[in-house]
Amino acid sequence: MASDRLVDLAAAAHEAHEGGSLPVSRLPPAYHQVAEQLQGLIMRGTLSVGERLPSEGVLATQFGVSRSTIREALRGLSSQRLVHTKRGVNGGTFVAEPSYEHVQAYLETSIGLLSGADVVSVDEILESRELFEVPAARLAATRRNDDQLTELRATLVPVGEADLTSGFEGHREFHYAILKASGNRLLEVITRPVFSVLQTRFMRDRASPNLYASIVSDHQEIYDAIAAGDPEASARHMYSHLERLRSMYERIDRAAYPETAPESAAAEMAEPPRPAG
Amino acid sequence: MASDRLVDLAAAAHEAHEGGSLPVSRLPPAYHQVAEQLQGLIMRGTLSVGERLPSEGVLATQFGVSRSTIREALRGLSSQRLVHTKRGVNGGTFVAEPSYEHVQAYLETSIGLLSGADVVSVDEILESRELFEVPAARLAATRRNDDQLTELRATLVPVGEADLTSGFEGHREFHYAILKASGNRLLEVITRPVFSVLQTRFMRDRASPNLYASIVSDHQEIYDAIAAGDPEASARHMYSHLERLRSMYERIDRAAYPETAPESAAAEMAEPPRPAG
DNA sequence: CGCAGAATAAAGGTCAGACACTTAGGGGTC
DNA sequence: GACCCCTAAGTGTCTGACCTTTATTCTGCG
Repeated sequence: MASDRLVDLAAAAHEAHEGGSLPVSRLPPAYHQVAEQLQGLIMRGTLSVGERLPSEGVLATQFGVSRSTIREALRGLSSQRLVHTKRGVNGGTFVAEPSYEHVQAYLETSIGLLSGADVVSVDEILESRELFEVPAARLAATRRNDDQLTELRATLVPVGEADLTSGFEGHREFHYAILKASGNRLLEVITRPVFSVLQTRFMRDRASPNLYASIVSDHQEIYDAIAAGDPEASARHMYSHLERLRSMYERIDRAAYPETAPESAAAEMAEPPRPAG
Repeated sequence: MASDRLVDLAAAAHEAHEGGSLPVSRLPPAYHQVAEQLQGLIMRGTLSVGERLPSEGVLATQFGVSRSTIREALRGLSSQRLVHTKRGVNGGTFVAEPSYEHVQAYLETSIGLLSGADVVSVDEILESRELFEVPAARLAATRRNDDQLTELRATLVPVGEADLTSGFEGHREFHYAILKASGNRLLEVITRPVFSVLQTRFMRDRASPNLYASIVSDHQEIYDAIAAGDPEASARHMYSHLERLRSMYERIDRAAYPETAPESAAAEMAEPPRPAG
């Protein structure tokens, strides 16, 4: 079958790698080497999406290591979502198809950690969010189709009904719907985690119901502009919405971490949408 | 010492998790459960950066599983860069400090895979790049310090000296330097992989030397605007530079994959920098 | 003849125990 | 005091066994 061409993955990974066999010492662990070689085969397309790798036992003999070593390598790859495994007959390890949710999930934890360790500041995250979401709104105004518009409308919580839960979720779904309607999946996949990190850092539990009332009316304005197909109005309203949120986040942040002086020259530079006309 | 508070990580991970012990079946593998629990402890900050986890043997008894299972869990965490491992006396597994390069590397491989599998289109990547780099240039114009300006100038390859190698590297370093000068590390960490994916997909080997000549003169214009501290001119020149590159990428792409009809309405919608004034 | 249920087997999941390798630090020799 | 060896803690690797899961195959009954 198709997999005959690859009876020996270890051999396939080794092409053009000869040379004196003096082991220079300080080699990385075997599981790491195996993982790297397999990752190379996947990235180079030698192993294609959905293809099944040889069983662990076979890989072990091919690479000349024990099955435990192979398994450790495979665990690494599978937690990077490069492969996934199935048990039972016809089970095995398969090259995973790259999916988008995975990237999002990883980005969310990473940005969360970077922010938690103050490798990136809240100012930078807030600024990035504006950088991403304002253009997204502009794109959505001209690209959204009717379904997306309906979806967007569905996230608008009627003023007065906005309690903490529905406000929180509505806010999230509204922004996600705009990203989706922007028609750029890469922008979407990158921006969602940025939004999400801010939400979990600030909103859940710390927001007040009347805050959501003001958010809801902002959303309504943005929605109207997108429904009207007016890119500049959409961008402008999204911009002021985000600016309002930004100052609110900063207030919350100062209250929670009063010691760290925010170097907030950042606020000035965000892209104000160019005047329509 | 400080780690006495956490003699038993398994216990720490289990708080508020009681209930009838009827095993409802279909549990995920043990290594996965262990990995999730440890990841939770790290994300929640119960285990702080740099802290050392108990040795594999101790973890095994704490979680009530074998050492191999613990090791497989740890391999997963370490390939997500949540922990890293040191051999020898005083070795062990430590909570890794979130680093930036890791996120970049992961994003680069992920976006590369997503693009290779056509989950995101080249159009979307090109558009995202403009969405990110045009604001970056605008920010750089007002935020760059003198060192960054010097660094930026160093990447300008004199016209005439631009061969394939120096052109390729100069191009990359120029754009990276602008991202750095933008002063937003999150924007930088996200945009670098986007740039990098495009570079490896199109440039290396496929570009011509006289292409780099035109790139170099674009760079010069952008540099001058940033040196002059003019944000709108910087954005405008970056925009036209990227537009030029975009049409070139699209030409290469059509030549390489003539079958796939590019739905290139995308080009219209990218943010043209607002007119200065 | 057909379908339900049992047996099969291939593959991953887990375990126990052993030994090798790495490396910081202690201790001994000159 | 400088150098080297030794020690010990911990990770890295191996072996080989057994368990669990699950698609398929076989069996037997209606």
